[in-house]
Amino acid sequence: MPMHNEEIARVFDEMADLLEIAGDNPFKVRAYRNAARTVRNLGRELAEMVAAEEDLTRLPGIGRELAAKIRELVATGRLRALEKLHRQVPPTLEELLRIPGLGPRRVALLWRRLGVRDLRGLERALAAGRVARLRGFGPRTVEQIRQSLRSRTAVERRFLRFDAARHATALQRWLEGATGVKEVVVAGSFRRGRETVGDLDLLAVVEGKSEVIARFLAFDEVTRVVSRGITRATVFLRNGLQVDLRVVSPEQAGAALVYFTGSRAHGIRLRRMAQARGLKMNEYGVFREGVNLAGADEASVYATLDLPWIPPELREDRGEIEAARTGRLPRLIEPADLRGDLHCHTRASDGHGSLREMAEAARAAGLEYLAITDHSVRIGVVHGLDEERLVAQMEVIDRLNGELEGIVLLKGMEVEILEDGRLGMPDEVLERLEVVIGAVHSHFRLGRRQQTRRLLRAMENPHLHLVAHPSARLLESRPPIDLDWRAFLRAAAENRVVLELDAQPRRLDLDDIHARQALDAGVEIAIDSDAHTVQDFALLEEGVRQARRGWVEPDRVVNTLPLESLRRRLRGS
DNA sequence: GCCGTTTTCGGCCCGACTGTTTTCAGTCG
Repeated sequence: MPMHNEEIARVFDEMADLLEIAGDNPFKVRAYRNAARTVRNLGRELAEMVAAEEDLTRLPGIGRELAAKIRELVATGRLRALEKLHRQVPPTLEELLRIPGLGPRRVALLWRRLGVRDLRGLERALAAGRVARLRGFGPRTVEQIRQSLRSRTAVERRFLRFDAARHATALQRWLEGATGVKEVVVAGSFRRGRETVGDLDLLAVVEGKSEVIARFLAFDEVTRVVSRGITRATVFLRNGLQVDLRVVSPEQAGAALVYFTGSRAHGIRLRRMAQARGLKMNEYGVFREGVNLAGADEASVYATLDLPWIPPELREDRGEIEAARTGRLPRLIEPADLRGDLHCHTRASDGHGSLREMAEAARAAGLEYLAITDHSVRIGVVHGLDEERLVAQMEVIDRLNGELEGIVLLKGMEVEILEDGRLGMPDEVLERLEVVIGAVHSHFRLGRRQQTRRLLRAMENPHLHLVAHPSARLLESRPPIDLDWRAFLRAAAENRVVLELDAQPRRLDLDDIHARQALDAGVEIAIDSDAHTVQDFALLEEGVRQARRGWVEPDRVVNTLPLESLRRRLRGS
């Protein structure tokens, strides 16, 4: 069982946590965390790089020692240094760090002085009143720990960006009603367009005095105030979403926006660059010997480092700073670049609109063409179309195309990719369609070899144009299928199969990293709504955002093509 | 443990808020 990057990153994070509790050199701890981040963001599998005997020390934050540890992990699946650490520090202490208010110093104290090793031990120590007697544990801290244990806020929870957006908008509107507020911006991972967010970071740009913090605390969804200050406050909303508000003045707004948009790794890189130039960069501006050089807008902040403005979706320290420095930032795709949508459903299968309703909604959304791709009849999908119903639908589409203006419907189908890689519809039928999408809706848990073989075989079918939502994951509920992505992408490129980026908020599949890998492998992408209702075409924007995170440029997206070019492209494959 | 347009040694991003202190450590983002 080969070791994946995520597991290696987790090992490094665990090393960092335990070293920190053990009181080891804080910079060594940071080195492990940096390495974990590098590994997580890496576009390629370390196991493959090790197999190819590539020089791992060329990766940022990976030196001789950590390169050796990566090789050890890949080769043996174990890390002796971690096992040795486990003999000194109980590994279960890691779970205590997840509790808000407990950091490495306090966890170390609980462990060394009270023998607390895990959550249960902590509960017992609390009940016995032993925690309150420790130095540094006052009544407020003890109460906070008790509450965290009770409400299980210790468990990290992420929210779909799409769901958080509703709260973000409501809060923005509410805060903009406070005196002196010029603008309220949502920063953080939300602004970077991540598919899920852990919290919301709001930035209020305020002129003069303002009651914006008080108004924030009075928002009617607020159930708990964690902290409140002059420039900053943190609350929890009823649904468990944490929201941070920062108050900044207009001349600081750009610096604050850079700072609070992150990512952390991106910000650290910027501040290090600033430092190397004798500058100091923080959320208030960029300074040389106390003199403010920039800060009112983001572009001025980047300019002090001789960098162009970098789109938020790229700010993950995945090469965007190097690209900016050398003038190689991508021209990222925008919603207006999309001319059509190649994936939607009607009442004929599991959708909710008629053919005409879907067509008119797509036209209203600014699209020029729309492929109708109802499900084929097979396992797992309700109301799939059989051959007969499909042929009937094709006739209706022909007739509708004669009546509709400003939108063209394409005849298509979302066909099941069966367990063995065959498609769930005979070739004679598929060859009459303009858009054939293959999709996995069953047998999600096949082993990597079998799953990869299944998709490779499906892509060898000459009638297949696209593979829909390739990983088949559902965010926060179903893990991605186990796939050899390298082989999968190579086969997609060879067979000229387009990979879909499905814009449904729960899917967003391809994800950002795989979208970028697909481009690198020479594979084209389609950004589709997978609409099931007339409202769903608005979701294309979510798909575009994810594509931007994957560095996708419009000329690599087939549904930016004019209709006739698209038809030629699909016939040619 | 990493890293180097000044460095192979001596640095390592930066500030707010809280609680427990009596001048600041710990935590968080």
